[in-house]
Amino acid sequence: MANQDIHREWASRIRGQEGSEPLAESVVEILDCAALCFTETGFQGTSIDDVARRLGATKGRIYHYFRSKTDLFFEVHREGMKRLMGAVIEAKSAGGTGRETLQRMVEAHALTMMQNVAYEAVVVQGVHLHRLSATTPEQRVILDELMDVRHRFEQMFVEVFEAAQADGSARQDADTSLAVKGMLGAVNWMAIWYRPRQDDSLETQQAMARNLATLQVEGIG
Amino acid sequence: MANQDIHREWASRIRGQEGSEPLAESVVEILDCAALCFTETGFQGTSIDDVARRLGATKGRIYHYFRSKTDLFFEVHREGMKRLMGAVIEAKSAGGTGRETLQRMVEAHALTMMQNVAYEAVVVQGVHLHRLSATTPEQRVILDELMDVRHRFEQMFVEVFEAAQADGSARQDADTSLAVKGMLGAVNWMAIWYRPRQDDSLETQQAMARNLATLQVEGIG
DNA sequence: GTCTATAGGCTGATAGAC
DNA sequence: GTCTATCAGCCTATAGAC
Repeated sequence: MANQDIHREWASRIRGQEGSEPLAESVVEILDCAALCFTETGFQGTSIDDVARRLGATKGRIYHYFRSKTDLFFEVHREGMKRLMGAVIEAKSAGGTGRETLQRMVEAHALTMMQNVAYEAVVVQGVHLHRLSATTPEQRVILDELMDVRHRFEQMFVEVFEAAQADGSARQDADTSLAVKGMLGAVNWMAIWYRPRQDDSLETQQAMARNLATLQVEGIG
Repeated sequence: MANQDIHREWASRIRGQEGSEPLAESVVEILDCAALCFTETGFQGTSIDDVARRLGATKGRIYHYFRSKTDLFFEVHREGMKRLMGAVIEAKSAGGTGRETLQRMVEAHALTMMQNVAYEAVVVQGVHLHRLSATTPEQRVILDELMDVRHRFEQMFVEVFEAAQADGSARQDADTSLAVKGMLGAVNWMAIWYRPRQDDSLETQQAMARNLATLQVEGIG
């Protein structure tokens, strides 16, 4: 079962244990097309036939790998979160003052958003996951898990912010939760306006990520 | 025709000319219910029957006032933008340095988001308006108009930012467009996480808006 | 102005051939 | 593993009674 493989891989990745088998090529192809469709027309606006058409196939292929449209959406979301988590965890582990670490995390977050717009736009949509009215018990388990990762993702930023307050590199009077929601909002919003251009080199993207992160951490003054 | 009335009122409001007739009570009732439904379950996820049920009526009533579901969505979006525009234009007109003005605008934006979550969540969804594949020529006109307001809204912030750079109250090296997209993202994101609570007094909301605006303008250091 | 009834189209999911 | 065929349900929009 493809779902379970992905689940296992992702779960171990979060725990910091690498070394799970990569996704099968056929699954990745489907996920890529699904991510694009969901990004362009939303969950309810995308039909399985749309995804199949983009894939150059029919829905038989998709239903062979995914039990339902909801499951498909979940897997795209999961993959998007995996990439975000991986990038931010790495940025967090490099050391420096709390504020420096926070800036690196925001920058990594922003760069990952740009390099995976389709997947991350689905993650942003997924904020409204309750909308999907996940009904089956299995889906509810996956849903709870996804919400949990979202929460832990945000919490990582809060912790580092508090560390920054403790080491004197961030203002003491700030509401850390609100500040983090603001920063993450500024970055997540990229999923809505940013679309890669032909002339977007890696350097361009890195520069944008750095600029945005600096503005969020240092302000405009 | 209700649509046209609303259109006229809104258009004159944007031009700064008040004094158009207020919306009919029956229309407001429908818009309120529609805003809640669209916010909770999205455009495609909301059926006209859902809105009617919330309204305590049947869809006959809704189709009497709105030609289509898309038109209904447009009107909610329009009303949401009207409220945002009104608040930010007022904040912009008060004077002070560019940076002070900008902070007041962000604060007003944030407060309006909190006080009209349902409408503003629809506005945020509307960023993907092309998804609705507005087909009729009339709808395309409305769509173009809405996109235009969005653009002018953002442009107001860019102008004030540049004024702040000119009067020395903002850093010269900042990419104004990116900075504004960041700030607006931080505030727009409220539509996703903020939901009013019982104990949310006006003072509480104002304090949150002020905190968020300060963090966005001054940074965390 | 609001309701009921219904037409007509699309979509998620399944069954079974190859 | 992939495709074709198909069903059953839901949803937009309209027509016409009251």
